[in-house]
Amino acid sequence: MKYLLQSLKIVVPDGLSIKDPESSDLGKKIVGESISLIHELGFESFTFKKLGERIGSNESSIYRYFENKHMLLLYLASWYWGWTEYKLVFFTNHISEPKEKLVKALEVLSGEIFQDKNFSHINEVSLHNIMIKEYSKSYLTKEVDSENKEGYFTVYKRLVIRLKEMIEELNPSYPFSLSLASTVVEGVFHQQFLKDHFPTITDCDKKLSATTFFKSLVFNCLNVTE
Amino acid sequence: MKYLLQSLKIVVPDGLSIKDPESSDLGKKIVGESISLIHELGFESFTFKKLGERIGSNESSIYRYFENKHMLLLYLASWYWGWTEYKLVFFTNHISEPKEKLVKALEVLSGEIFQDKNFSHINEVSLHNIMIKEYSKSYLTKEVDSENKEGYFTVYKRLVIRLKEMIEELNPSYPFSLSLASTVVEGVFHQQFLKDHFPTITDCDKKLSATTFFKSLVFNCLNVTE
DNA sequence: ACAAATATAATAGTATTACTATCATATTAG
DNA sequence: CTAATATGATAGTAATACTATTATATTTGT
Repeated sequence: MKYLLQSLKIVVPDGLSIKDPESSDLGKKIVGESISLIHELGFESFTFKKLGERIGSNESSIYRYFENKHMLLLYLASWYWGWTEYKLVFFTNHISEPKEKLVKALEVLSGEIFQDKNFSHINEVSLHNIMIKEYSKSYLTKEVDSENKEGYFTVYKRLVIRLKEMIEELNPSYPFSLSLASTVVEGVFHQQFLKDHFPTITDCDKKLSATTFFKSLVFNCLNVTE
Repeated sequence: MKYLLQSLKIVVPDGLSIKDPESSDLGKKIVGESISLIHELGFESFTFKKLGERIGSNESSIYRYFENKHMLLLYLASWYWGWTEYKLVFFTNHISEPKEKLVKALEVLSGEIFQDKNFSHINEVSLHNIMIKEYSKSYLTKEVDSENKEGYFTVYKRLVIRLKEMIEELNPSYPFSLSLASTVVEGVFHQQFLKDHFPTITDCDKKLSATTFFKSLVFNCLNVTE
């Protein structure tokens, strides 16, 4: 994306970080480098100690920003969904025709990811890659209900609901708009994962994109010709 | 399910366990009680030490059956998919009409789970519950490609392919049968999770089942009236 | 410019985890 | 009835996931 908006900040729910990482250089380095280190090691092997070594800083300093690595993952995920929501609104807001709007929405959600110059400390391409592999670990926990009450998943849920509204606008009589929306948002990650690791159980590859599949899926469900 | 088949054994890929847990009482206790303990504590907090205490046995004895808890999870998952595949074949094999066959398949995959008396040491209802929360953790790892090469996910992939074949039979010209099948298998777990934890982003609840949603989804995609 | 507040770094310490190794004892099989 | 095998008990290790304390920078307000 072009550098259009000078001072833009993705707002994440309160409580995910002890101290706002965007308020300091160290904070930005923690967030920026955690993405590349989680990508390298996988979330299980990623530790604050290793991150400290990587950024030439101390483990204890990182603990002043995030309670633990789970909270950091929740933060990264909320940032990602906030960023995706912003793209969704940015690229669909001007479109009034419901079908065209939904097409664009599905393209934003399932299309290729590009570096966004508005947020230079975050590599969105890497972040997207770790979301595919790690996002579900952020909610498949024993604490999901209490953390949901704290509002840690609001951005994600809001995005699903935005998609649901676009679905509803196109076909108000379709009775499963919420489930379709949540299936698409989650299914996009899943198909992208399968493409890279279990290619024998997906049709998505270089030729046939996830976008094509999900457009077809959604419009079939809504009885709208593509 | 009724106790129909006396000596039935779900076959899981070789290498998941060091020693076949079905070959001894201790092994069966490890598998049976691990399901209830993972359900209680969540996979992250579950340890072999705690399992040992629970079954009145020693940590070191459990290590003689499974290399670590990840391998145990892979074992449980393969068992679950093997059992699901067996139900799928059992309940659809006699049906020759493609649409009726696919309806039954979707009902088996997304319908309520009942205790299966053929396998008394395993509580399938609990196992299904831990699969919803923990299954994706078994493949969202750094080691997924090497473990896939070892064949640890064959049962899962085979089930998806079976569903794909039923989809194909009903509409051979549908170009995304594999992706649709994998989306359904994964989406079923996801919708069931949302129902319990994020009810605001799913339509599935007591009144409206996941089965209804996925039947509608699949038949819409295949242009078949329900 | 300087004191006070704040941020970061360095070090140490703890309970738990995820094992491995060894040896003892119980059970089963030939 | 001996030998093999399965299980149990205990100990030990490196790493993890922190907490606490103290020291040293850096920033801020006056």
